[in-house]
Amino acid sequence: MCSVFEVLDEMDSFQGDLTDVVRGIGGHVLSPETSPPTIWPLPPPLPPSDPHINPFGDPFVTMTDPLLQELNAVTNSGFFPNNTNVNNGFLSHKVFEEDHIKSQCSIFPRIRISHSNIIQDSSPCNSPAMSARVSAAAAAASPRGVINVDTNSPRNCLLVDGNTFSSQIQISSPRNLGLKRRKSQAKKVVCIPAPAAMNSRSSGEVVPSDLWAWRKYGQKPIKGSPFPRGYYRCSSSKGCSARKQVERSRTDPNMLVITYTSEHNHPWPIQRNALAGSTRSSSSNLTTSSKSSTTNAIAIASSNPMPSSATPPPLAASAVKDEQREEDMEFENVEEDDHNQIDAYKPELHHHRQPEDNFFADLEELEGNSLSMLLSRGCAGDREVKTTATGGISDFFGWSDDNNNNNNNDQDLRSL
DNA sequence: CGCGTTTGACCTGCGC
DNA sequence: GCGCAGGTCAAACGCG
Repeated sequence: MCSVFEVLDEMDSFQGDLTDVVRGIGGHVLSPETSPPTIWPLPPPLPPSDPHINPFGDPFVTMTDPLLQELNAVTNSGFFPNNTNVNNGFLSHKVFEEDHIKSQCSIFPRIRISHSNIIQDSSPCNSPAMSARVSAAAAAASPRGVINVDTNSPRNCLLVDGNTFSSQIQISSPRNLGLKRRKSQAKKVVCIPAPAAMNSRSSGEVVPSDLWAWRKYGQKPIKGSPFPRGYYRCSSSKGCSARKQVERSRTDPNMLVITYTSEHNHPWPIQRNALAGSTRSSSSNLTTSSKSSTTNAIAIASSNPMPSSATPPPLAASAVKDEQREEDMEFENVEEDDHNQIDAYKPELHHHRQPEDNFFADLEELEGNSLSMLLSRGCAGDREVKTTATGGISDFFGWSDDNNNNNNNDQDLRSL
């Protein structure tokens, strides 16, 4: 399976980022250059609509995560007995998140939360749904603002105010932020399970859909990888510089690595099909042949960088990573801004919903369904889990793995 | 006709 | 400076 490290390794732009990763121990997050260990509590929630929260459009900084809350409820209610294997290996989500290096969040100069998806592990830590969702929201989910790493746990479970997650908190030193990158560009990396081959393009590549319309402008074979990398740019709005790269993980072909670069200069498309005809195949047959990268499918809650005016939908993708411009990694500035950034990084909880986005309210509803999907399909060795949720994870990404899901999928679309 | 993908050529950053 | 590899461009073509 695709690990954080593997993903990072695949991304040239991240090289060297993990050289000084350490793990938090005993409730402390360790910085390799700080001894004794530095305690880095999560900052309190940000006030809503702060334009400085999210200059790179990181959807996760301000994201409300209803699914996580549901997960918390699920775990707290003992939904998964300790001996219940809810991991069938399908939902192998790896999540990692990286703070904005300088501009806003240097209180956590580099933080990644990864989740090991350990098949056959019965620990609730390894609920796939948990793995899927806890990452970006883990910090935000802690009302007390503290993430503890329980090193007594066999899995180094992450404790977020009593909820246990199979996680690793990995902090890389800001001292090594000046590592060379191919491009000095903000990036987000999403690692998601690849859809079934039946939905693949003729080229064999499969591209999950999100709310944005993407137009492919190139494809290149990547050295060392049997899979080509597709290059997409946003076609939702002319002049939008947002791009994404889609490739299969060379180490785990079942995983897709999507790298988002640059940012959208326009709001989220209100209508999914705002650009009519942007995707022929999907418009003609959304459910049976999701060949397209664009427009029609259910949002995966793209992690695209986006303008602060735009509110991201909730995240369904499984792994996210931010990258910041290398020139932003100058330490004087970082330290100078630290106290401001403490205030800047205030994960936002449910109390804030952008009123203009009824659309996202719908998406949250969808996310609720997605939880059920995760539980019923991804976790489904457990057949006791009944659900009326629509479709499965493939549908959620705009893929369809069987016709039975098609109607439900269409239903979701209509509801949007 | 408008939008998409495909694909070879070209450009550019990076390592040696 | 050179070569390699990744990223982008743009012409050609397909589809509805």
